[in-house]
Amino acid sequence: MSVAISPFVVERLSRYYLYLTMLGKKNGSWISSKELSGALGLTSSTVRQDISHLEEYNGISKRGYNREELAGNLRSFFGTDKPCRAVIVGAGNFGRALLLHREFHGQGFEISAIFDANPKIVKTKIDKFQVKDVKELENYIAENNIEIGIIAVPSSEAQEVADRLANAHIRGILNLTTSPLQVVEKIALVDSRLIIELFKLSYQIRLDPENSKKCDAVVRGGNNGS
Amino acid sequence: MSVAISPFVVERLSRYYLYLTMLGKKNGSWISSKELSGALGLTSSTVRQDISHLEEYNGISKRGYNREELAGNLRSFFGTDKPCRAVIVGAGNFGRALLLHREFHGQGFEISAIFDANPKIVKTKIDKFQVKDVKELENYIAENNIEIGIIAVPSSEAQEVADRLANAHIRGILNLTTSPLQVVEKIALVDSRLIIELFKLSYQIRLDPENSKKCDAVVRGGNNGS
DNA sequence: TAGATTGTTAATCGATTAACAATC
DNA sequence: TAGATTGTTAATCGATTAACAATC
Repeated sequence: MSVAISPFVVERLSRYYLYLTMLGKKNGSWISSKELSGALGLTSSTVRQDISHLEEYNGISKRGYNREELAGNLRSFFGTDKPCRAVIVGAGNFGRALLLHREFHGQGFEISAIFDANPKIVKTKIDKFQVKDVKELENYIAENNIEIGIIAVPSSEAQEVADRLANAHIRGILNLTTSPLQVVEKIALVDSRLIIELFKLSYQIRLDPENSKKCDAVVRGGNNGS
Repeated sequence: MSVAISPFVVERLSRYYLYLTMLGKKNGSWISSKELSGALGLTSSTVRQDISHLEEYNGISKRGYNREELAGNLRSFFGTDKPCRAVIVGAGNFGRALLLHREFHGQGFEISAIFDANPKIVKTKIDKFQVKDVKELENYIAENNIEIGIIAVPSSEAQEVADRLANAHIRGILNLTTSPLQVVEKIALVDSRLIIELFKLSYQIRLDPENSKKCDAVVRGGNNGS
């Protein structure tokens, strides 16, 4: 336990988990490191070594890993076997979209409230949620045992919201704005960076002349587009 | 030109660019590698080496980099000095949110249409856009010189949409679904992975006991939460 | 001028991969 | 049994950092 695992490994473990989720119950109940690596564009060696970072793992020669068991071990690893409560700050387009997105809930993330600063938006309803005033943020977090704050306000207000979340002793922040945030070390922080993915795409597209020479019909696993 | 640059470097270069954008015209017109690295939680060495990958760069001893010039060089590097046309497939919550999000447009990405398969949604209006039938996708891409396709449909339909985009010779795909995609090598692919960021957060939060021992008030730059 | 900061080379660090004994 | 696949060690590869001469 707790020799910090590299973020690269954590990211790939998430992908394995999502892939297993997607497979559902189709096509048998076992999966080998070779199948997983093939589907995700990795080497089987990487897959086996990543999985060996889990506290429990239990591959079987000639069969591979039991899919349900592996999925369960991954859930414990991420802590998503127990529900994790989150709030969204910012009821603009992104905030609303996240709130209405059912998939997060299915993966153990409970969005329990949405906040906004705009008096015209506060108290309006989105689905079954009533938008709360951001003034209530600190109290709400303390009283409802909220672990994660999702920042979906305009970039210019992101740091201020981060500071408020920090004061309220939030444990983790998901930053959806393009603004880089400063937070105390003990708060976990990840950035979502849609615009960064677009920059990467734009760069890769311009590189293409090289690539298209190489090959036309080779299929690549759905990874982060290396 | 075109010794492929590592995705790590490309990602950091995006961050530099966004940071410069955020600074705007405040606080002088020069920035040193030390300032940039401090703001983003990196070493100045990394910053200088990353910048040296640009075709043009022009740091000056004792002053650093001219902010406007550096931003311009980064734009040429990413190709976002010329507008890049994109379409969104899927007019659900995420698709709509992206369409309405002004920031992408400001960065050179023109969303020129949104598509959906649901006859109840097709032809409805979102802002000034009329949702188009996904049947028109291939024609539209060919006729309007679309370079990027953004997939915002339910995960189960993601691969099918990717295949159609590929047939229409799209150059790049941004995948917003949790489904890993298979595409021919010459199409650039990046995944957005909001749910993966949530898994990372959840993992980090559970690690916290260790971290909180270490330090309480150390401020960290807003990077990807290593 | 003296000192700060670049650009770049070489060293270090860590992530990925190869290899293989164990085992089902 | 023979062959496939794991778990793990050691080798390789590549990303990051340190160091420093050049220079403004």
